Amino acid sequence: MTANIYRTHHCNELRPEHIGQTVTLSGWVNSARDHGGVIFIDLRDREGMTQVVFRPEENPETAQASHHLRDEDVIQLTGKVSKRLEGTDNTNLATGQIEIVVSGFTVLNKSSVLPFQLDVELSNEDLRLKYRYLDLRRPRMNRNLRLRHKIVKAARDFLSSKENDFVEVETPILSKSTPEGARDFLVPARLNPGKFYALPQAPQQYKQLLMVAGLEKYFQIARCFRDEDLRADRQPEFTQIDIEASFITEEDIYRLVEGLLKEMFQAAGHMNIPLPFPRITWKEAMDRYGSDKPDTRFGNEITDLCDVFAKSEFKIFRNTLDNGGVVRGVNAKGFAGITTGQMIRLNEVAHEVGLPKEVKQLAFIKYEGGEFKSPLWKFFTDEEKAALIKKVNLEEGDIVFFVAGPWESTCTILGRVRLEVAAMMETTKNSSALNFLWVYDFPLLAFSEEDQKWNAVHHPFTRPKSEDMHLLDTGSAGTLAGQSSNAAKGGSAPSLAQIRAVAYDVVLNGTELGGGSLRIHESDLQAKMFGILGVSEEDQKEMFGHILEAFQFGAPPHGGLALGLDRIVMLAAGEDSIREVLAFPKNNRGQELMTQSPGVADFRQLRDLYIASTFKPKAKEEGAAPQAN
RNA sequence: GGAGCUGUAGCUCAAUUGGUUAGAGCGCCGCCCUGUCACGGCGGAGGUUGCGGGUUCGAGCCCCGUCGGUUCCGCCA
Repeated sequence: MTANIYRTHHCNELRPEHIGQTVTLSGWVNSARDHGGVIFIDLRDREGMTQVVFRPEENPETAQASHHLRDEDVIQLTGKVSKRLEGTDNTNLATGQIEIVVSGFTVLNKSSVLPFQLDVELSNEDLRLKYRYLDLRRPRMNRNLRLRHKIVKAARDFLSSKENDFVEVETPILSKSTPEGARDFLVPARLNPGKFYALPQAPQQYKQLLMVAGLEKYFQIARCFRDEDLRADRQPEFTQIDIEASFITEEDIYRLVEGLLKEMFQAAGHMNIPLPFPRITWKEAMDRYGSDKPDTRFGNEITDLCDVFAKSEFKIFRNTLDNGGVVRGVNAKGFAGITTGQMIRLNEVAHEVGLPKEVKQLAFIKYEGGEFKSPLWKFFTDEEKAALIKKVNLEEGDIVFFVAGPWESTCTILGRVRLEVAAMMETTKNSSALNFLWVYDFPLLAFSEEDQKWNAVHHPFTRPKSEDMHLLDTGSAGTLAGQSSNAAKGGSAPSLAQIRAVAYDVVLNGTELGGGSLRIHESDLQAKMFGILGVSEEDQKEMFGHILEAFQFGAPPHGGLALGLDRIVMLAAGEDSIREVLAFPKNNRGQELMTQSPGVADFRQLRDLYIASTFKPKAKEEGAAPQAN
C-alpha cells in the first residue's frame, strides 16, 4: 500500500515489529466496546482489522470524543503502535498482538444506523440488493468479488501468455438481431428511425469474422445479453470468456481449455485438478446419466432393462418395447426409506420433465426388510425378477425407479430422478470434488415439434462431423416430421437427427461451464445449413450475407468455445447462485433494486427514438381511479 | 405461462387444536462501567402479522383473491 495523507498502513499490516511507530489508519468502525473509561474500536478496511484503544488518562479529549463513535462510521486516526497488555492478545486477529493507542482522530463520514447488520446472515435478498453497497461490505461478498478478479486475471494471463498468445479484441455491444436463439434485447436507433440494434447474445459472428480477418487467436471477456426468464445461475446479462482460433482441431481446444480452467480454479485456491478431463459422448451421457451435463460425483446410473423384459407380458412394457421404446431404471441405493412426501415430490419432478400424465405413479420396486415391495412385482415372472435383481444390483435398502417410453425422454426423466434423489439424500453435501468432464458428439440438429422444423442444437455455424456430412442430404422438406418420429423410436433410417456435430461442452459437477464447436468455414456448406434450418435464401442474404460472403474470401478452418464466467466463479467460490458473485445483480424479474432499473422513459426520449409504448397497466378495479403510491 | 416454498419489530425467527395485552435474540436509544475483542449490567422505544375480502363469538393461524420474494418447469441457438 502506498502511504498518503489518509494512512500510513492498512488495517492488516501492523505487527509487533512496528511497536513504537506512530501511524495513521483510515477505515470503518467495525465494533466499539465502550467501558465508560477506556474505549476499544476495531477499525476495518478491506485488508483486515486493527484494534485501537482510547485512553482517558493519556488523551482525555480524544477519549471523550470517541464515546460518540458508532458502527460503520468512517474515521481517520493517528496513534502509537503498542504491545497489548499481558494476556490480552487476540489470536483471532492477524494484528492481534498489537493495538493503536490513539492520540487523535477525525470522523470522515458519520454513518446512520444500517438497515441490516453486517455480521449476521440475511435471508431477505430484496433488502440485500436494495442496499447492495452495504451487502458488499460483508467479508464473504468482498471475498467473492476479489476472487472473481483473481480468476479473470488468471484467465487473461493464461490466454495472453507467450505460449498461447491470444489477442483480446472487443466487439460491438450495439449489434444486430439474429433470428435463432434467445430473445434479444433491442435498442432503438435514433439515427435510423424505425430500426433497432440488438445487444449480442454472444459475439459469435464477430469472432468468426475475426478469424476470416486472420487474427488466428482471439479471446474476449465478453458481456452477453439474453432476454429470457432468470434462474439462480442465469442473469439477463452475463459474462463469457469467449475464445476462437484458426487452424486447430477439437483436440487443441480441449487442451487449451483444460489448461485455462485449471489456472482459473487454482487462482481460486483449488489446487488438485487432474488433466486431462474425462470425456463422454452425448449418447453415453444420456444413456448413463440422462443428462447432457452429468454430475459424476455419485453413482446411481441408469440401467437399461430392455433385455430383462424382452419377453415381458406386462402390457405397458410390452407395448413400449414393441413400438421401439425402452425400459430403463435407476437404482437409488439406500433410499428405500423414502418418505411419502419425497415420493410425491419425485413424481412431480418426473412429470415436469415429461413423464406422461397417464402414468399416475412413477413405478418403483424397493427391497426392504427382506421383502420386495412394488405395485409391479406381481406382473413379473420369476426369471424377470431374478434378472432384474442381478442387473440393477438390488440390495437391502434400495429402491429402483422405472420408466418405459422413447429412449431420450426415458433417459431424461430418470436422469432428473437420479439428481432429485441425490439432493434428497444430500449425497454431495460435503463433497469437495471437482468433476470436470467433456461431453462431445452432440447431435447437430433437433426437430422442434412446436416449430415443426429442424433447429440447431448448438448454433447454425456448427460443423457437422465429416463422417456424417453425407446425411445432410437426407432431409427434404416434406419428410422432416416423419424422420423425427422415426428417430424418436430409435429407427435406423438415415436421418438429420443422426448427424453429429463437432461440438463439445465442458461440465463441472452437473453444471455446464461452457461449450463450443468447430465451425463451418465454407459458404456453400453454411448456406446448406441455413436451408435445412428453414432460413429462406432471401433471409440468408439479409441476415447472414456478410458471413456467407466472408467465407468466399479465404476463410480459415476455425473453432472455439465460450465459458460462463459467472458460473465458474460461483462454483469456485462455493456459492449456490451467480448473484453472489456479481456486484450488482438483477432479481428474478430482471430488476436491479438499488437503482430501480429498468425505469420509465420520458415521453420526449421516446419521441426522439420514434417509438411508443403499447403497454396498458391493468386496471385495478372497475371504476377505481388509478392511485399513486 | 405453470408448480412448490415464503411474507410476523430495523434484522433473524417464535407464537399449542383458531382463544387474554403477538414474544425472543441481535440491533437501536438512555444510564452505568478503565482491558474488551460478538465486552458487560440496568432501563426503554419499536407491530394495521404484505394487502383486500370471507368464515367465526373470536383469525398471525382456516378459505378466496391479490402483491412481492425465491426455487424449479416451460424458455435459455
